[in-house]
Amino acid sequence: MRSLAQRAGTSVPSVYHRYPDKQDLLLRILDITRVELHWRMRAARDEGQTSVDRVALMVEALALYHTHRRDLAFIGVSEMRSLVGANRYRITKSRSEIQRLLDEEIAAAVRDGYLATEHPRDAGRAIATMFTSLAQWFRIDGPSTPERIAKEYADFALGMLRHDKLRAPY
Amino acid sequence: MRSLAQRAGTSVPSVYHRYPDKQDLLLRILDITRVELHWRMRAARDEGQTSVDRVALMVEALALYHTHRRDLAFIGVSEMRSLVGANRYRITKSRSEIQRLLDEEIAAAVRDGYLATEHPRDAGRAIATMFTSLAQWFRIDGPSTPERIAKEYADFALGMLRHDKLRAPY
Amino acid sequence: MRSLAQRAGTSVPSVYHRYPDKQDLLLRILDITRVELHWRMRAARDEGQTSVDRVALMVEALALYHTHRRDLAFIGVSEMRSLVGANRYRITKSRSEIQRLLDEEIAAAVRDGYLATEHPRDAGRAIATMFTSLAQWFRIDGPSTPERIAKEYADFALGMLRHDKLRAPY
Amino acid sequence: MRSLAQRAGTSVPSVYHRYPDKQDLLLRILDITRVELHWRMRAARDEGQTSVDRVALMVEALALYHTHRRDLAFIGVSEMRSLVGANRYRITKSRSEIQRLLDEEIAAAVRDGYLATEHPRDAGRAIATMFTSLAQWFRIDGPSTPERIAKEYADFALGMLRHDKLRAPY
DNA sequence: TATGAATGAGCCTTCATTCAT
DNA sequence: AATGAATGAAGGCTCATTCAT
Repeated sequence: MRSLAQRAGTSVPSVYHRYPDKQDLLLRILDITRVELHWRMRAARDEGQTSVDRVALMVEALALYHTHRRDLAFIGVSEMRSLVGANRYRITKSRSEIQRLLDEEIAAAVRDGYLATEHPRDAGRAIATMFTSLAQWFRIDGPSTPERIAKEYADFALGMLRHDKLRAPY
Repeated sequence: MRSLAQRAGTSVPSVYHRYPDKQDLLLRILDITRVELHWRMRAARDEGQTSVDRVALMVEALALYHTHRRDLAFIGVSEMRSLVGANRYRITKSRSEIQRLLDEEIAAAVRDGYLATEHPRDAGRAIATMFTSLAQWFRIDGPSTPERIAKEYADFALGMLRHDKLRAPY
Repeated sequence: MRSLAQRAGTSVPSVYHRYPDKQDLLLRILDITRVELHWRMRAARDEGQTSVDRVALMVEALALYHTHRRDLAFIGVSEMRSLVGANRYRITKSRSEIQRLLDEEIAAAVRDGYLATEHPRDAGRAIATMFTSLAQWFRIDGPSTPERIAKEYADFALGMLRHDKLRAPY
Repeated sequence: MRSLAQRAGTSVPSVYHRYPDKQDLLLRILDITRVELHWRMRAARDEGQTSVDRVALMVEALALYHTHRRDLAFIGVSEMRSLVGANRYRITKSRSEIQRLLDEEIAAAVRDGYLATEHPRDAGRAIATMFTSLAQWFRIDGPSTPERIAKEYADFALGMLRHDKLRAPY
């Protein structure tokens, strides 16, 4: 709290003037970013014409979130352990919700014949996970852009989800 | 350190008798698991007949490591931030090394025509990342086995790496 | 100060607008009750016909004060320690004054032959002290009344002060 | 805690090495003195030949406690408010117990005809209260001794409890 | 006059580490 | 080798008080 206050150019009691305690402060940060991510995910889904389209757009939304909101996304991943009790449950539930949004569309795309995978649930989790390292290596002023990364990751995800007869044995 | 000593059934000074400080203790833990992972990765690589085979086996090795050594792998992911200075550098270098082993084989497989991806580096990172959530949901006494998970993830990885003309447009 | 302001239905700075600081606020509270007690004690004394009568009436006044002004009397006892320097001296002097008023009349009653005690000073202090627990157990809406309590305590005090030859040995 | 540690010639963490927290430290202090007072009270009671004798001896015990253990007795009176929850209940119960020991013997002495008072309960409370100021004015190196004070207070108490026909009207 | 915001000082507590036996 | 005791440094939080509007 001390260093946080200093970084914010204020005093510790001033921080406490606005937030009851450290836990709540963290919760608010995570809540804000969660709300944004939910919003982005739903918007992505609603924008897609077909189920596979929706999967791709949602994956792109995840990538855009992890690159544009790099710092907050990182906090979301690394500091979630610090939440306790109801707060932890709340954020955990939010994560499950995001996962569910993705899984539902993957299932639909499989049903519709766009995708073929024998383990859609595990694949869904692997996909939702692969962004977490983005926060560590992606730089907004680096060689690539969030949009390009988003396209790449969408390709990665769709590739993962096409386990079919066309694939040559290895 | 107190709870750690208690869990180990000894006293705090006894821990200090064997390890100079907490940082070193963590470093040793991470080192041990790193050494094992390196060993597994090289063994996997050396076992493969073709480059694509080697990629698949290395991915399997990563999955086996994250499931069989679940706790240690989790510590490796979550506590690495606590390392400072040279210690951090050492572990970071080790991670890069693992990444390099994987990337090299992916590149070879692309060169050999087994795989086709426009962004092998990013794909390599995405692949190396997707295991990290395994520590959270995989249970050794759950419905699946490390070996089955390993096969699945190998499929996921190879799927990601075949971005080719065969793929239907979406 | 925060909770005090809230209870008073105003803001903290508003309290500071009227009182320079917490110490002064407490001092005023104690002063007000002290003034009232002084007034009650003198009125009681002036009302008595004989010296022993005056002692009884003063004891009644103390009892009435501790029951009717229960909260303030309790603050007077429990918060006096918080005063420092001149403020503390002032309140201490006020207590001594009350004690002196009582002691003088006790001495007179002894001189006049109404009372007989070998240790009038100590008895005076014991009498002035025995009310302090009233604030803890007396309830204005309880079974007894301040007036009844006052009569009882006057009896207690006079009993204490008649250590004489009439008393059977125990 | 800081000043306490300093007065004890040690550091704050050393205090925490022996006591879990401030509340517990206070509880122990009060407990120790409470146990001693209980012991003194029971010993006093068991030593008396008659009921009135027992009352006198118990009052003496209270006086000796408040003079010999002046500091601890003062803490007992002034810091009890700081206890919370079960701790507070425990000490409150202990005080009630002391009061009960005294009240029982007063009732017996009244029953046996040694004493006569119309309000034995209130008198019992007044008696138990009158010692509290001793901690403030009594000095072990002063003109009087704990034993002399004890005799005086026993006289005071017995005087309070003989409200009878012998008493001249005031 | 009144008040939301700000803050220096301090409080209780914990932690990694060391000392002494 | 092993451990009870000790401690400097820091951490979260609160409080009386003041500033700025």
